[in-house]
Amino acid sequence: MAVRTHTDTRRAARLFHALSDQTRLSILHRLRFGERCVCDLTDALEAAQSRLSFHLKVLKDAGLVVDRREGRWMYYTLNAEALAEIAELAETLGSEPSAAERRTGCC
Amino acid sequence: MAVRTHTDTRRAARLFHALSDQTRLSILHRLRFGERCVCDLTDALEAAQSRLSFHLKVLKDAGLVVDRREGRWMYYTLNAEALAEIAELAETLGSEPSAAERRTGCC
DNA sequence: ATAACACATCAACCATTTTTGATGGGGATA
DNA sequence: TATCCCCATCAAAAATGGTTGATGTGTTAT
Repeated sequence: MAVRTHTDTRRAARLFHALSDQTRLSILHRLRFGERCVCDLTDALEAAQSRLSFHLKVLKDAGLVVDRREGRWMYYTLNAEALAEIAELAETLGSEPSAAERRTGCC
Repeated sequence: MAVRTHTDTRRAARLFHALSDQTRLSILHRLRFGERCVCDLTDALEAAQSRLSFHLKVLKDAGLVVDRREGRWMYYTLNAEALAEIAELAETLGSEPSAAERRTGCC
C-alpha cells in the first residue's frame, strides 16, 4: 500500500502513531518472543495494569496485536502482517517513485 | 538496529512519531518526487506556512529530511536512508527472534 | 453464594503536540 | 538604503495523548 489517498494517509498515520510510544514498543518487543498475558507484561515492564491495558488497546485498535481469552487471562500476540505492512509503507516512502507514479504525477 | 536497549526504544519511538502525522506523511510523499521548497508545499497542501515550517522541523530533527538554502528559498529533500532504517525497525519487530536472541532471552 | 483474581473501562488530571497569527531575520531587488 | 520576498521562530490557544486510581465485568475457586 502506498500512501496515495487521504484515507491511506490517515491509516498510515494511525499505524505509525501506534509505534510512537516507548511503552508500546517495549510491549511489541516482548511479544516477539511469543504470546504473553497482561500479567506477564505488568511484571516485566513494571507498569500499572491500567496503563498496559490502555496501550494494548491502542495496539489492538491499530491491528498490531491480537488478543485471545483463556479463562481469566487475556493473551496478546503480535500481528506480523501489520508490522510487515508498516515496514513496506516506510520502504515505499523512502523509495523512488515508479515510472507509472511519475507519469500520473504526484497527488 | 533492533530495539534492544532503552535508548534504542527512545530513538525508535521518536522516528515513528515523526511519521505519525498526516501532514508530515503528505510532505514526505511529495518529496518522493524530488526536492521542494516550502512555498511549493504550502501551495500543494494548502497549509499555513508556519504550520509547514513546524512539521518540516520535526522531520528534520528526526533526520528524515535534509534542507538546503538557495537564495531566499529553502529546499527540502527526503533522506532515504532514514526511511530505510525505519522500515528495518518495523520489519525486525514483526520478525521471529534469531536463535541468538532467543538464547539470551528477551530483555 | 461469596470471595478472589485478571483484566477492561472510566473520569480526572497532567503533559505533550499541533495550530494560529504575529514578529523577525536573511537574502534579493531596486 | 528601502522594500519586498521566503521562511523560521515565538507565544498563546486548542487539541491530542498518557497516567493514575477507582470502579465494573467476567471467570475461577471455595
